[in-house]
Amino acid sequence: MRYSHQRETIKNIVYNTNSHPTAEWVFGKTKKIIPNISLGTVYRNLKVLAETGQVNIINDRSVARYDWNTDSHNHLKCKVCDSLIDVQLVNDELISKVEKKFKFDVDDVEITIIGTCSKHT
Amino acid sequence: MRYSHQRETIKNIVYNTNSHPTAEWVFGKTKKIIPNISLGTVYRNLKVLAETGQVNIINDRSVARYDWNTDSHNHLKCKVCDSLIDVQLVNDELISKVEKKFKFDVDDVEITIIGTCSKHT
DNA sequence: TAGATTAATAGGAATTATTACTATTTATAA
DNA sequence: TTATAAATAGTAATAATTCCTATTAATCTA
Repeated sequence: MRYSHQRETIKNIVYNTNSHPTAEWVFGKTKKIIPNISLGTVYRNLKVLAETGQVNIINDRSVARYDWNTDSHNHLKCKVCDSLIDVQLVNDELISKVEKKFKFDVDDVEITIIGTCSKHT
Repeated sequence: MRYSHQRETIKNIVYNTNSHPTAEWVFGKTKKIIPNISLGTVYRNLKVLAETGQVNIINDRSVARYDWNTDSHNHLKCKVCDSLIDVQLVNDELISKVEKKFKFDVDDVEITIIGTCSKHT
């Protein structure tokens, strides 16, 4: 894969936020640096960054959100402010339980806990 | 809410499969009984059935899938045959842990375990 | 250092899943 | 039995994403 200014910029933008942004949000931020960037370029590069393990994709209902944190982790989703909060829950015991009980070969565990975050109580 | 033949048919179709069907699949099945049913009717009714607690919505990447099983449960998703398998994992301890540790008021826990089911090993 | 090569881009069209709109139909209450 | 309004069919609109293609630009080679 050869260098591209666009990809580098997109990666930096994702790496400098904890907001788990959508492609549209990344597109808006990137446009301030590269005004004529196209949305397709943002999508394509987010995809290759994901494929090369440089960013994580989070499927949030009908939209994809992107995360610089590629370690296995989980999310708390606040239904009031729509924010995603990174958390680390015990997955290992869950994985071994599922592998044994259901003879299911686990690749990945996606846990999203929906509720109200501490800002709104 | 008043009776409708369409809604009743759609509900029966969802209640008679374990395949966690999409709206499109339900539409195809319903058309065999009510040939001129429209896709919008299927979507609208699946939505009201969900709102009235008669079916469950599962967000599977970019598509919604529907489940007659409205009890809180989780899914194993096989990446080979794309099937969803219902499982019951221990959520209660997870919920109380999250509520305490992150001061997060939990409404719902969505767990999807991605991997390969026993059919393919 | 200047082409030659081809990966990556911009811009727009196409696709997919879903919702919105509206004239018509139909369940049901009086 | 008719009046009412909820539900439908059919279609247009929307949102998120991918695809297409002529052009641009990164990098390799002479």
